[in-house]
Amino acid sequence: MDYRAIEAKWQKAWDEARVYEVEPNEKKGMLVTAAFPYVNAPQHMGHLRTYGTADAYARYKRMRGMNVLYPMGFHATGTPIIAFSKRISANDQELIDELKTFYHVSDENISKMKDPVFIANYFSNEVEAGMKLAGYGIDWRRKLISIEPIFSKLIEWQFSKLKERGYIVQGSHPVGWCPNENNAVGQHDTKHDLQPEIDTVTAVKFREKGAGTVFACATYRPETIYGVTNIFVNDKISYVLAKMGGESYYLSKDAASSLGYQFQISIEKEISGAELLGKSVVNPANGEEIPVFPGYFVDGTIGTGVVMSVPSHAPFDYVALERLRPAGYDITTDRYKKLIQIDNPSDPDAATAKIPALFYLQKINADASSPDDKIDEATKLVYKEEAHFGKMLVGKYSGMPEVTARDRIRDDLIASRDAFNVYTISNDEPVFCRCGYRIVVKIVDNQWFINYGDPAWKDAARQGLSSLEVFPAKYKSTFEKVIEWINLRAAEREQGLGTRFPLNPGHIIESLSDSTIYMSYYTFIHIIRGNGVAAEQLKPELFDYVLNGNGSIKTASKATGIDTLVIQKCRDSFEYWYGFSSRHSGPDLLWNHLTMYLFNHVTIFDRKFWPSQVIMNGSVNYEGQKMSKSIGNVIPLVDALARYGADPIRFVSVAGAELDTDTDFSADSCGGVTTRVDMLHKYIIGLADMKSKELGHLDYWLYSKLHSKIAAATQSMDRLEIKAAYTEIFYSSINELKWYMDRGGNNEIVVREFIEAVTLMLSPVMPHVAEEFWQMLGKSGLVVKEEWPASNEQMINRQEDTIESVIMDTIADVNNTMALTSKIDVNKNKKVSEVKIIIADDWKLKAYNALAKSRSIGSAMSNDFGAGKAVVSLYLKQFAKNLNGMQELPNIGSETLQKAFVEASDYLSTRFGCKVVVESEKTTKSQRASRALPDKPAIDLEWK
RNA sequence: GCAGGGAUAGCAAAGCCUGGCCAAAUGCGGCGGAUUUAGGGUCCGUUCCCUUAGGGGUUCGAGAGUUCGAAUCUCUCUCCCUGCACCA
Repeated sequence: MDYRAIEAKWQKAWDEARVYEVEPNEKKGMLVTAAFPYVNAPQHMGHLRTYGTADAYARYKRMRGMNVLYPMGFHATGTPIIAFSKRISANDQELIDELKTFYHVSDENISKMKDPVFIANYFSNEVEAGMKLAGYGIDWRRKLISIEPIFSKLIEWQFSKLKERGYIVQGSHPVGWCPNENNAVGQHDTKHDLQPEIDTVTAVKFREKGAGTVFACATYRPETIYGVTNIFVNDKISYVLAKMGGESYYLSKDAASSLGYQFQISIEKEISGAELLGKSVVNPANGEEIPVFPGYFVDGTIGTGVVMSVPSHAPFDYVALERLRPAGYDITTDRYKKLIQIDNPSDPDAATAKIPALFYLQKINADASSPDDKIDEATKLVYKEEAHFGKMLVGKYSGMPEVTARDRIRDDLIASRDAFNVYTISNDEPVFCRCGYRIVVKIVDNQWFINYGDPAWKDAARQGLSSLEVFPAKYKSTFEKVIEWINLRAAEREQGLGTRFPLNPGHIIESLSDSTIYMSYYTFIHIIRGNGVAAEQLKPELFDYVLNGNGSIKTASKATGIDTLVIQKCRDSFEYWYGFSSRHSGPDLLWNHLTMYLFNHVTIFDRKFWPSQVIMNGSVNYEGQKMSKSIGNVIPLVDALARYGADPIRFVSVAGAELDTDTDFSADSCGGVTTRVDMLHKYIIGLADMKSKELGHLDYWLYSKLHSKIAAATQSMDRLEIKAAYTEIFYSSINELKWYMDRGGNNEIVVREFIEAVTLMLSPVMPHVAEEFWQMLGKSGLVVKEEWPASNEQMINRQEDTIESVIMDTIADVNNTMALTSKIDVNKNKKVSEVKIIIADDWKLKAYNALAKSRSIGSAMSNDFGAGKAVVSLYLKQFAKNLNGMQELPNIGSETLQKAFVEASDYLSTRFGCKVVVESEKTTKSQRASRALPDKPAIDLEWK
């Protein structure tokens, strides 16, 4: 099969027939959308999953009688493309090499990529071309890109609606920040793509005895303040005296500069850490006076550069004090206060430990001389155990679980102005911007948010969810959780491509917030373009009318200068398509995009236009591994298409695994598909040598398989169980056809009908191959325009199924028996010369079914089966072990079964390589005849 | 830490909701054989253990329970994965 040739051929045929350019008609409309791709790279195999699944589903629904629209757009807003262009401008060799060798981008185009808009256009064209090569049934007239002016008009309208409803609010919040480039940084802005994690720590104020200058100790565990024996500064680094919020602080020099992004700080003078030693400070919790000691482990770049020492519960503090003891910094261990009681059922010793820090150090065989990572391990262990099992022993919240007390004590300290919160980057390792500077936390003031925490809005979202079909269904509960959890979300950004934020035109609308209702645009954007409407004409009145039915056509027309007929067409189109919409994406987008999509829809649109379905699919692995640049196994889609052919790739990535699991793409899995396509191809060619004739058992069997297959596949497809559907449609069909032919089946009309139905069902996933087959089958139209086959229940014949499976089982039994008996000494040097197959008498079936029904040998025996009581009783006894497991068998008479075996005897004879004789239990002379069961003929082998 | 998902034969994966037709689909891989037989491809058989007539034994992360009967239901434990935001 020359995939490239048939792909080109049928893609051209589809284009010419404009089969995917759809308009409203008398059928029910359905809009299938997939999250539009971000165009900072060409697409790779991984993209295929979502777009391929959406395409297959769209094609399936079309065949099921719906008028389906599958449009596509491109996402280019936000910062990654900007970052990309900066790297090109900076002549980043790594990126340039990747583009050249991997994606085959020309030097000329690379040089143009200093311009971010060029990047967006270049890659959106690439992606579009790839999607066309993959054969997606997309209505390209409706293509949009999120940085074009008419897109912005919709987004501006959307934000005006959110503002009207009071969902746009202002506040301050912390962000990861590069002090060099002066902007917020996310994961893709950092070295090694680390996500800067922001955490809050409590800075507790220990005031210097006499002077009142503050040592602010940053801590995750304010509840341990009752056990502070001293505080630590690093005597090897620089500190400053600084004014902050009306008080004077000693802070490490580094901390003072990074905290400057969170607080107003003015530095008064620089001093060395050593100068701070010997001072004494007051513990705000209990008024105790404690000394300032040198702490070798204090990192000036973390927190405030000052830490409090709780040797009883913090292994680092314990170790530091042990090490300081010889230098004369001596605090006797009887002053170490145990603050938290641990009652860990699996470790009773923890409860009696006097100094938990020491206890856990010893538990992992560490002591004061151990390396830092060992002490770190002990620290984590203490934290974990105390959080799990700890109860407070001292202070106001004595008796309370440690974690609860922690929050109360922190709140109390803050209320009494003895502490304040500090944000910190909490990653295990320092996070650096791509420019090389270390990331700090900045508090951004007057930041605009979308308030997804609004209770009324959340309620509406819950209602939206209740009428939403979620596939796979298990994600519905996740969806509920996310609705609960989602809260304020920044709506604007300083940098990036996109739509200007109306309330602060110097900023850009945050790039996930501008992609929550754009799907509605697909329903009419081609009408706007087709009528030469300019972006400036897209006034709110237009969207009010088209999307909400508010106002009137006249006012909309007057405000925009657009013809009333055009506006009406837009409104009609929107109403037609948006009544049933299906959204495809990955489950990772549940936590942001999909939930924001739901929230925005329920507040902006009328209920009948709320989302109908959300479908989430897993990703694509390559040869068992996650695709990633670092492994170097990301395959550009265009390369893969050329190598394996579009349909095999589509099949593997879309139908190779169930929706919620990752598919594994490999040369082997593709090869498996292509060899089977070739087999089907051969069978179609073979039709020419067949003739139609009267139907026999085997023909009815194949029909039965076909119709139960159609029923099963249809049900699976309706549930988006694509793998299950295509295992039936593709793999099983081929096995059945093969079996049918091997068994001597050659009835043309049966095979033809079978293959026709299979071809139809194959077309959503392998549309090119299906078209080719359809043509070979002598059909004139396009298969994409055909209907999905219907299952005729009357053709599902359990009798024929059972007869055939009895034959299959018998073959396995004979093989097995031959193998076993060949080991018998008497059979050495002999061969099986004849296989006798003995069909059970009719009474055995009746007796079996009577027993299966009554589950009691006694009551079954009360019937007269026309055989001697003793014989019947002996026969039924063999089932006694498993009475409850018995299932009634279909009513197949001995004669019918015998006839089927006789018809099969030529085939059986070639399988076994010897003569095959079929006899009935009544007339045979075989000693083994009594072993015959209704669904298991007796076997008698003759060795010669 | 918080929240969610998972553990099935060499690997991947279905089955679990609705217990019995489950030694457990399917696909890869392995092994043996065939094909005028280098390899590859294709085809046939086999792939938990035992078995001198189609049989038996032990399995579905571990343990306990419910039931005539558990991969499937309940409880406990162990281990793994994902997400935790302003970022596409």
